[in-house]
Amino acid sequence: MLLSNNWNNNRNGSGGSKFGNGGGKFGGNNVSKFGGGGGRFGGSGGGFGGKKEFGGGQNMKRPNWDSVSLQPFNKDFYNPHPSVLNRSPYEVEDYRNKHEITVSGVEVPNSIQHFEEANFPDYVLQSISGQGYKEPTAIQAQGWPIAMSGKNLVGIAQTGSGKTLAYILPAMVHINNQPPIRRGDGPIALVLAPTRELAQQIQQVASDFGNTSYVRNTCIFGGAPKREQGRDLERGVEIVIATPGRLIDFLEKGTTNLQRCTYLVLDEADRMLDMGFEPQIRKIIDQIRPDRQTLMWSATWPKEVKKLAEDYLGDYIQINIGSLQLSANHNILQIVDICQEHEKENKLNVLLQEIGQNQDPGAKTIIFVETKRKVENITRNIRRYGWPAVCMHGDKTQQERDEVLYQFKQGRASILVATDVAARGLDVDGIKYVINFDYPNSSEDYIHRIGRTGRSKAKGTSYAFFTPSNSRQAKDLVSVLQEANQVVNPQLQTMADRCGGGGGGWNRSRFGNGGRGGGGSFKRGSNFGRGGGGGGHKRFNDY
DNA sequence: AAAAAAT
Repeated sequence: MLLSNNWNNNRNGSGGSKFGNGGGKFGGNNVSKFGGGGGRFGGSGGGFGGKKEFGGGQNMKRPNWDSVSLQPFNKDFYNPHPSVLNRSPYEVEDYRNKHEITVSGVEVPNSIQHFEEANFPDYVLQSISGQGYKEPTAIQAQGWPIAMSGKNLVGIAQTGSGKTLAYILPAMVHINNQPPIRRGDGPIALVLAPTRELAQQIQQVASDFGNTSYVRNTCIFGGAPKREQGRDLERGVEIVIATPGRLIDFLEKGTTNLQRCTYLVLDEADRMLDMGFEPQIRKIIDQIRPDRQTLMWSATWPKEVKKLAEDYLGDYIQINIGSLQLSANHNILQIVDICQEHEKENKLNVLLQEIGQNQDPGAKTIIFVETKRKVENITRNIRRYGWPAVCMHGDKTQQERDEVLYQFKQGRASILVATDVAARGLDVDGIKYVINFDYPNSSEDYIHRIGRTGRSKAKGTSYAFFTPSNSRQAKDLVSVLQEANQVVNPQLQTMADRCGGGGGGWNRSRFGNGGRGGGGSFKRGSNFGRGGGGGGHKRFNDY
């Protein structure tokens, strides 16, 4: 056994009040403390009802948690390793600085620096080393001790930063500390994600680590037959990973319920809000017992996300990896070509040829296009020129989407043409080039798109065709380029100067700052401001 | 105006 058991003293030392009565168990009676109508949780009550299709909620009443007889929920699995507890504040500070970790909140546990310190049980550690992971990433180093303490957590971090593992492994530990699932029980852990592909990626990670822990999972999403998903739910699973719509469907039908759910993860919360999922998310969370642990992840920290955190997380610890300023991966060479709309097609052909000539055979390319229809057209055109292209967008059946992604991953087709459905979270190895055939609607989207390349320390190149109709975005783009130490196309600079005025509202207005619950203000890296040029921080992968 | 997400 790796785990020593003298943690009990330490825990008492930091005040038993943290966990309520000091006893680990939260029985049904304790729950009422949190529940009740006007409590701190679920304050926004019937916050749904906006959208017709999903709204209503007639079929799904919010449980009265006082009257629901809940299975006990064991929060008493906090097991911090003495070496972490005894680590000097300076060492912790130093580690956080080096990894650009900023934290806010009350009683933030020290970060770990090695897997062994996380105090995961042996079976989890074994699967970690079995998968070939060496060192925890920044988000894991700081996220694990917090998640393992049972506290609520807000993590501002990107996909590819290792955040999936940061919440899945503690989920395993959490689950294994709960009474087993019984007949008719819903899942203990629920992960909500914005897109079907992302949900499936998360499920893959959960399966990789779940097998050794005897933790079952299922992935619930639309576009696929219901039968199998429903069967999984009825049979009983510990983890459900879901996109909101289909899950609500199952909840309304009573196929599953969330009365056993004590570990909730909201992944890419900003994205889910962008996509208008807020009513659905609220509807789902209102089905989950208030004494749960909640972990919310977001790439950005706009006020909508902050509001969600305030409504549903109560007290939480916030961690932020890298600067709060949105910045592109510095491993990517960014090239911006100013042109007219009608020139694009020809330019694409030339570009593909250039790429084709000097690239290694395994290299992959993603081409981002504005609309589904244009995706189809462009794919047809470049295929006519002999390029091995496949395409993906939201009108394709899920089966087609899965198949296309598989072909692209396998390298059977090295070019993927896609709408923004593929802009975020898509984790495919070997993408060398990203071509923004149509410039996206925001710098945020741009950064996410080009982030499909240059993952885990690899180099990548991005191209963007930038037309006069995009000129409103010129200024923002220039700051992104400057921040990443890129050469700025003089024509782009001219456009940015001409379209001065307000310039790039998103990044000022959309980022609040963290800090909550009397724990001092959010500590910022030295590069926090909108400084151009100098920044040495890497947002996406300094791991 | 477009994209994503339940049927």
